[in-house]
Amino acid sequence: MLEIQRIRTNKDEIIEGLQKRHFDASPIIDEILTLDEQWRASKASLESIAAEMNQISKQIGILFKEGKQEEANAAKAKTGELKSSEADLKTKVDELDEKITSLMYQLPNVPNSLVKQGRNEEDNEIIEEHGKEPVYGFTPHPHWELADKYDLIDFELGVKITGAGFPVYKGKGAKLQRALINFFLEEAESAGYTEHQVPHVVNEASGYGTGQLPDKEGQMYYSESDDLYLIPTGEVPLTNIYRNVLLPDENFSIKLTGHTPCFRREAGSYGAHVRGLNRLHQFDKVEIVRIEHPNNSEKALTEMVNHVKGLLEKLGLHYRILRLCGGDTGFAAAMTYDFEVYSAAQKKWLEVSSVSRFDTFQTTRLKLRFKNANKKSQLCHTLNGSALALPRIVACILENYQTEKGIEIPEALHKYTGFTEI
RNA sequence: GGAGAAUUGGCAGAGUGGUCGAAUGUACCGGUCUUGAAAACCGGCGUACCGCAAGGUACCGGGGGUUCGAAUCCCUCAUUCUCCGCCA
Repeated sequence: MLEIQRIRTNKDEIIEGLQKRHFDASPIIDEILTLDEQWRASKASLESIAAEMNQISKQIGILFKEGKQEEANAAKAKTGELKSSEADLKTKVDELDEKITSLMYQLPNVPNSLVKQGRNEEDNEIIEEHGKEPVYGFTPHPHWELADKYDLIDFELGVKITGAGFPVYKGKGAKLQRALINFFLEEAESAGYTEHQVPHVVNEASGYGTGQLPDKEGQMYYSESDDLYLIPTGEVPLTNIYRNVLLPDENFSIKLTGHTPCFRREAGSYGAHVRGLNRLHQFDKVEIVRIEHPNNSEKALTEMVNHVKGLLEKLGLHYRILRLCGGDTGFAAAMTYDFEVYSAAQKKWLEVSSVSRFDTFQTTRLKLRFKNANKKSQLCHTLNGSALALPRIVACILENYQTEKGIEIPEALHKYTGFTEI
């Protein structure tokens, strides 16, 4: 959520920034400002009436204490009118509040100055490309064929137990995945991130805190009888650890990591592009999250990008980095770098990580602040990224490391898998 | 799941209808004293919103209600503790 203060003072900058998303903010912002003005006026009168009521009540108290019953009762009689206009104003203020908030929820984050204007993924900028496309002396198989051939993943079983999009990993397939999780967690740990094991189900307040609600309500699995949501990413519980927190000073740099399953309804996406591991309802991910001083978030983003690069290099995968254009950048993010790995077998790029800075967009909702040098509360910045999402990495390893006889395991994983080939 | 008790400022803890944003202790910050420290003493010490300011308003687990007036009474939800039940 943007800060109302910022909307009041930097309206034009926000409208201009949001044009990079092809989002026309001016009608919403104008409405917010009109309502905000009414809100302030109503609030001022409400408070002056409240002040008057408080005065009278205090007087009545004194009169009763002095035994002046009649005067007290007379004073009581006077309050009726004040009370009803207080109630009316209160209703009005609450209504305005609600309207303003719901409009504020509709405004996405303002893109960073580096972000280019654009509508969709076609306008994303390719920033870097590393590694080489693997060369095969044969026609490479897509991972779902390999998974079947070597008995690594059973999609049918998942359908039987749950439904489409919930695969069962078996034998070396399961072990490969577990090895990757350990590899990612240990890499994160050596980069200074503290490992956390967090709930996989969150309450409504947490969903609002990181911005999944109300924007992506339909994307999350929801248990109505408990009013709880299955997490769509570890970002939600990890970041919400710091909801309603006031850090005591400005010397902080909080780095969290955790492995969680992620649950996504992915309503409406079917067909060939969701084949195999490409898009699932449940998948595992190691997430990295940072809470930073605003002056440090640019540096933090670079560090996170370098961390993810390091992982992909160690796995020896051919990858590229995109800076998303305005239209493709997520609702809450100010800037996002996507990492894609090339699948030669499928002849397409698969997104395996997304690293974003949110500036104060999440922390306004989270109420996550620190005391700055002037002893004033100031909003922190948050960032997060996948490091890494498992299934597509598994898919790419299977595809890119396939030989005619089997699948080689990247060397970095040997100590975690306990085997060197499948 | 059932019964009971509780939830107050960083922590501890008083307050059961009126001048309570809240005693007191402790922690913390500043000062006096001291060669330095401790002790003692003095002062300060929550958050948010509106306002140029003076100031005002709100907040005693969350939400709602009663009342001229609520930390205090009522309803409801959450959490914690104790006992019972169930259980990996």
